[in-house]
Amino acid sequence: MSPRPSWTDWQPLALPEPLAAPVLAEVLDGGQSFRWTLEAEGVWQGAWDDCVVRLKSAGDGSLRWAAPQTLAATAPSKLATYLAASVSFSRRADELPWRSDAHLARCLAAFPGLRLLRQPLGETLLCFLCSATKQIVQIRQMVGLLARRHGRELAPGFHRLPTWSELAAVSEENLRACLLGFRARHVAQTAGFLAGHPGWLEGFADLPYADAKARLCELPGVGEKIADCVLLFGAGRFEAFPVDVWILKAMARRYGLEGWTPRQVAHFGRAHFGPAAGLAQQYLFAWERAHGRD
DNA sequence: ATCCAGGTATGCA
DNA sequence: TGCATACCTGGA
Repeated sequence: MSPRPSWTDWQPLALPEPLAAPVLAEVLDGGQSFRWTLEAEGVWQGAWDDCVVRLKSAGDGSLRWAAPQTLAATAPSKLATYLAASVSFSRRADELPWRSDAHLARCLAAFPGLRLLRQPLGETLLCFLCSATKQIVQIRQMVGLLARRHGRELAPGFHRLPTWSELAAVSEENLRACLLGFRARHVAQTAGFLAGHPGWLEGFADLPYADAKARLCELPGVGEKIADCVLLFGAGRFEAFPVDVWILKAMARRYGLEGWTPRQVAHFGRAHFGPAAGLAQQYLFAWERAHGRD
């Protein structure tokens, strides 16, 4: 098969709080990203931006990373950004209303140190455009094909996701060949729009949440849920509260919101959980993934 | 075989 | 504003 890169030794990675192996798994493979695979027991391998790394949690909750030798130089700073290493998520979690919300309290206790990733905005947009009415396994397959067929090779056998300017050069037919189905049209149209509006994706930093979200919703195939995912996982906007069918069911069940629309639930979530509502959403999601049938 | 999947856009009351 | 329906397609 493809030649294997030569990997660095394991290096320490500093985070503000420990991250035990099961919680690391939830962070990397719990629906925020679709680009991580379990390489060996407790060893995750993933790619984003121009990075390829392996990650594992040591017994004490400290993290170790390794990278292909050729990519090792930039890995520490890229990892720090990706894992939002400057953010203390335990502190943000403590700001949530767990003292008066028993369900939230048990979610926090079940996944100590749960983090929100800070992924590249463009990649996040692409991945969540592919996510509409698909299961995680299938989304991983789609973006894996997009990377392999249309993304630059970073190291032997490892490809990055195509940039939007690269995607603009890919036909809708070839996107469909990556199993995107009707999402191929959304990706093609968004690529065309972005090609005609240079810098459009970079103009979000200073916009208020509602404006940034409205702006994202101008893109073909982007509605409220996808916009919230892009803002939360790709822009560090923790007030975003994505409501998918699972969160809709979870909120109905745990908070008595039967019959509420996604938009109503999103509004409730932002009001009830506050400025870190998106972190609460991730905890609720993790809980349902683990205890959904209870 | 038939139905559904981590949504969105569109067309009608 | 609110609700139903189409949109692709692999897998249960």
